[in-house]
Amino acid sequence: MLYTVKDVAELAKVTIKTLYHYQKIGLLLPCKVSEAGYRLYGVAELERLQQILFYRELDFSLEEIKPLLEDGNNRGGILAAQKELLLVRKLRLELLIQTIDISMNCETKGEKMKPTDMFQGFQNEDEWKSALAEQDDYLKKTYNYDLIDSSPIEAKEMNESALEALHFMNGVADALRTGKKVNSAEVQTLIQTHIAFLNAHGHEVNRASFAAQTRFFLQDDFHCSMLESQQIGLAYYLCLAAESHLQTT
Amino acid sequence: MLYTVKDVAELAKVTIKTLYHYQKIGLLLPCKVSEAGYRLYGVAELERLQQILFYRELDFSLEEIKPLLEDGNNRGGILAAQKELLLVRKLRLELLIQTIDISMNCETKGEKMKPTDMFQGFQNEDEWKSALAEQDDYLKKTYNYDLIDSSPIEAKEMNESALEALHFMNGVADALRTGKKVNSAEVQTLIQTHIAFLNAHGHEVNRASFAAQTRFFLQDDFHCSMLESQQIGLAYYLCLAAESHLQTT
DNA sequence: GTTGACTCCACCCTTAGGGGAGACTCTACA
DNA sequence: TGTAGAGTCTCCCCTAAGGGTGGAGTCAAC
Repeated sequence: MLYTVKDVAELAKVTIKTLYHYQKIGLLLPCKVSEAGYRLYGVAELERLQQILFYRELDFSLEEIKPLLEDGNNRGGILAAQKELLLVRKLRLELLIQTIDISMNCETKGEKMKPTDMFQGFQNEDEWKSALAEQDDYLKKTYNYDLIDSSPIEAKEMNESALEALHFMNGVADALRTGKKVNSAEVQTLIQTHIAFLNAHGHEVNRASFAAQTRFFLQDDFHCSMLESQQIGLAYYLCLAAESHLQTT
Repeated sequence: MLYTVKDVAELAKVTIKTLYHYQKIGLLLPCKVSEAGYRLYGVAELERLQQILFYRELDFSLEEIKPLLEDGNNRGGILAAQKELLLVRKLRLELLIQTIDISMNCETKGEKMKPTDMFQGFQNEDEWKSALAEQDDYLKKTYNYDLIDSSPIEAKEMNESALEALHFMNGVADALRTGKKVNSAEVQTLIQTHIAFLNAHGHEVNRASFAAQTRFFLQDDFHCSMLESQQIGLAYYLCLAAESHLQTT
C-alpha cells in the first residue's frame, strides 16, 4: 500500500509543505517516486513520520531528530523513550496547572505571590526533571505534602515518600481513567499498600482515618484542586475508593 | 521592589534576549528605565510576563498574546482561560501517550497498526476539542436512552426527558470539570431541579432514592461506563453530589 | 582607579516551515 | 479525444522568535 502526499498529509495532520521540507533536509524520504516525479510513501515511512512527529511534539529540532532515528530496527526502544519524555512533559504541565491554581488563589485573596513561585514549571524539562528529585515544590503536587509537613522528616525520606505518593496517585488516576471500579482488586490493593507504606514511615493511618482524610479533601480547596488538576474526578474517585476500602474490613 | 533584567531572566527562566525582544515588539515594557538606560521591572511586569509565558507555552504567537493581555484588570479571567487550555493540552498529551502504548503493543506483537490510529493526538487542540465534543454528544444521547428505557414513554415525552437529562448531565459534568464542589449551590440546584423534573414526569424519586440510584451506578458496568465515557470521574462525582444533596435535608 | 560583572544596542543568522507562481500530471466526464 | 478540475512539482521569497557576536557604556567592590 502506497500513499500520496495528500494521503499522508491527511493521515498525519501535517501539510504537504512539511513533507517536502522533510524530504529536502533528508529526514523523511519517499519510498518511491513515480516517473512523473510524484512522491509515494509506504508503511515504513508512516512509522518514521510518526516518530518524527512525537519528537517534534517534544520540541526536538529536526536536526536532533535525524540521528535519533538512524538506529533502524529499534522502533520499540524509541517509542519507549518518547513515552518517557511525554510523561515528564505531562508532569511539567501539571506543575504549570498548579502554578495557575496558586496564582488564581492569590489573585482572589489579593495576596502577593512569591516571585519564584510564579514561574514554577517553565524550566526545560531536563533541568526540571533533575530538580524534581530534590525540590519539595514538587511535593505539593501530591496530597502527601500535607501529610508530611505536619511531622517533619529528613530530606531523603521525604523523597521516598514523594515517590510513593506519586506512584499511588498515578495508579489511582490510571484506574479511574481505565474504568476500574472503586472496589476492584487493583484499586483496593493500591490503597492497602499505600496505607501500609504510610504507617511504616511514621504516619499513623488506618482505613477509617484514611477514608475521613480523603473525604475532607473534597471540601478543601487546596487538596481538591490539586487532585482534580492531576485528573478530573480523582478527588471523588479516591474518596469513594477509600470508603469502599473501609467497608471491606 | 524592582528587578533588573538579570533578576527577571533568572526568576522566569527566560533569556535577557527574550526580554529585550518583548520590549522591542511592545509586549512587555520595563516599568522604569534608569538614567544609564538600564531596564527595571516591577511586580506588575512579572505578572504580565507570567501570563505571556503561559500563552507561549500553549503555542500562541506573541502577536496573538498582545491583545489578550490588553484587558488590564482581568487577571483572574485570563488565568482561568489559560488553565482551561492547559487542561485540554494535558488531555491531548494523554492521548499521545495512549497512541504510543498502542504502537508499542503492535510493535511487539508484530501486528500492523491502522494508519489513522498511528497519528491520534497530533491534531490542533481546537480541532481536537471539537472532535471530542461530537463524541460527547453521541454519548450523551446513548446515556439518555438508557435512563429512560426502563419505563417506556411515548416519543414526545421521551424527547423532553432526553433533553432534560442531557442538560442535567451536561451541567454536572461541567461542574466537575470546572472544579465546583459537590455541595456548591450550582450542583445542588441542578440536582433539585432534576429530581423535580423526574417527579413531574411520572418517576417517583426523592433525595434518598436518587442518591441510592447514583450509588448503584458505580457498581453497574453499563451505567458506570456510560457516565465515565461522557466525562471521566462523572459517575463518582454524581454519586457524591447526590449524597450531599441528601444530607442538606 | 581598576577589575569583573552587568547592560545597552545593532547587525546578521537560524529554524521550520508558509505563500504563491508557473508548469506539469492525473482522473473523470462528455 | 478533449478538457476541466484537482493534485503535484520545484523555486523563490518571507516570517517568527529569538541566538550570537561585538563594541561601548555602567556598576559595585576592593
